[in-house]
Amino acid sequence: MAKGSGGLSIDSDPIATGGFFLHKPTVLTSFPEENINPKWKHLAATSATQSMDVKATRSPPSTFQFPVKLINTNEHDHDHDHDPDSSLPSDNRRRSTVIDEMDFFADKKHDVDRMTIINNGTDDLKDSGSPDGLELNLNTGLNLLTTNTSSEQSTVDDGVSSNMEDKRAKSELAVLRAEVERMKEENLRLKDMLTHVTSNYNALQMDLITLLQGQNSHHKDEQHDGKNKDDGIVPRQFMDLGLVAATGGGDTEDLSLSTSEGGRRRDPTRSSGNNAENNNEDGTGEQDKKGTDQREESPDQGRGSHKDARFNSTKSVDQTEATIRKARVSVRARSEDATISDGCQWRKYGQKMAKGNPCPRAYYRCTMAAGCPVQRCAEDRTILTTTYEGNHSHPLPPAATAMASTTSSAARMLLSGSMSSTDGPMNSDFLARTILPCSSSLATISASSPFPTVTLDLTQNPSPLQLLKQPIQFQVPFPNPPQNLATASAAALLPQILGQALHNQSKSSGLQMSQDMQPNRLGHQSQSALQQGQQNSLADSLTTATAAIAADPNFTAALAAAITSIIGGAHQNNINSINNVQTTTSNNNSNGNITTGNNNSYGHNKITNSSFPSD
DNA sequence: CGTTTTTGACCCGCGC
DNA sequence: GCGCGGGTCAAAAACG
Repeated sequence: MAKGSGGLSIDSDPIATGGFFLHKPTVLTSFPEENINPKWKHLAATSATQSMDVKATRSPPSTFQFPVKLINTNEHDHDHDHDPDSSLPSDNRRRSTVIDEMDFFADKKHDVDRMTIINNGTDDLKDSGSPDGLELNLNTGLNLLTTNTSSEQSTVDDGVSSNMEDKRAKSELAVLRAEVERMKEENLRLKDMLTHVTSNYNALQMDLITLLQGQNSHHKDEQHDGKNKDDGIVPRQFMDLGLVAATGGGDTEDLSLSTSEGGRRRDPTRSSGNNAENNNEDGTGEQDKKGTDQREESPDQGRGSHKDARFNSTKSVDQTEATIRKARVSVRARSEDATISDGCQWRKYGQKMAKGNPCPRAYYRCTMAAGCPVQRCAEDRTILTTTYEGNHSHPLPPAATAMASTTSSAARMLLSGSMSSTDGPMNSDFLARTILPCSSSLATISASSPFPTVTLDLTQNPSPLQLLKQPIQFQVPFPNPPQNLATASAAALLPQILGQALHNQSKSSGLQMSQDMQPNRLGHQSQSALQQGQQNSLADSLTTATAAIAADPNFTAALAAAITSIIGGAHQNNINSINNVQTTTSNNNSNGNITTGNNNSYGHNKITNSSFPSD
């Protein structure tokens, strides 16, 4: 009888809270904004120093550092210039000003001046600048200098200064130009170097992936055997989020719709019975199952069947759609509450005893919007497993944004991985290890299950060593000391990181979601789909994702928000491997706090996903 | 009084 | 074809 309110409220666990509270304020406040602004904008907005740091972090290892250095040099020069002559100063100031604009990050600003400069100057460079953000940055900076220089010259000429000054200025300009040219050339070289490094990096990653796959195949075995039909380069496909999105639907709406469909009702897939309202007509053979109700408003009956969607379809699109419908994101966290406080309003519409599990499974539906397809089923008392399906079809409150973002991102990740590669397992591990190398155990992807599912296990604590392995990624973003991230919090963060990374990736790809928390945060997917389709190289994706994780301030905020919401009721506890879920549960049973309060008696260990041995 | 939760029944798909 | 299990509906009850 305790109403669902419990889910909404954030309960702080004494233990967990300790660390998180510090973050809370910041997180909650900042997160929304963060989301709103595109990643690039952030960079631009941030001070030069920050941006530099960020950038350095973002980019792959050695490559990115170059640009930064260049900038620094320039800045120093400027400072010096100021001191000197009175006459020069004005010019210099201009230069310095200009130079400041040169800041690589500036290009993200959409600065009008820059735009103008760019147009004048070096279309070539710009054009040459591949989609790759880094390259663009580099080029831009150079361009600005060049352009500015010329502009300054004209300005000087116009000026009333004496001949001496004029000459001096000209000579200086000439010097500067020469320097600019030199830098330009250097920039090009660096660019080439970057390209090489990137290519090498990608190649290595491919190799790594291949190796991982081999390992994975051994471990997880071949749950997925059947799926491998399409083969292609797994890694590559995997990375291609765009592909997934693209397939999902060209339009934003479409994506959301399709997604929702999938998620929609119970299982997206099922549908058979229902209306065929939408009819997917078409196409894709499997669609039938999917019930595409694009509007998911009616809860209807779709009941479901899972299996249909087998990924064999030859068409990538088909696969994608099918997968999308089925995709699920499970979040496991220790919580005394019956539900996780993720900022959304959930209404319980059903409960059922799961086979083999002593505890009932509860079904919730998002009540924030009539048609919201997102649903979750909570299980377990101590370990609360929340499975999200579909995307919200309405604006989300800030508090809910983090989780939604995470889940949607994770879902996309999953989809992109399972779909493209066709080989679920590989991707799963790949993601877990590549994206979350430090916590492979924290993120589990189950392609074998009827529904591809990404399980984010917040109940686990990554080993310190693991965390240390990627200090950059985690530490950099956080304003607060990494210490806070330790243990439980770290565990909580990982999932978010995973999701956010993907999320950012999509952004970087060019899309920017409605950051405003707009109605469909998720809706952005569709947009991203469109644009993403254009981009995407494995390398880019990986690099971007990795960099984004570390660099994007928003990410930090998002993590904090997510943690706050997630951990509100979470308990810290022992390290449990996913496999141990049941064991953990049993232990937890003693707690039983939740049970008493709620008739729901949620509880139990069983996880819907195949990954977890149910019983 | 309105909203939410509870709970039994029903629907549907899948496996045998 | 039957049984099982997952998922949902909807009336009744409980809660604020």
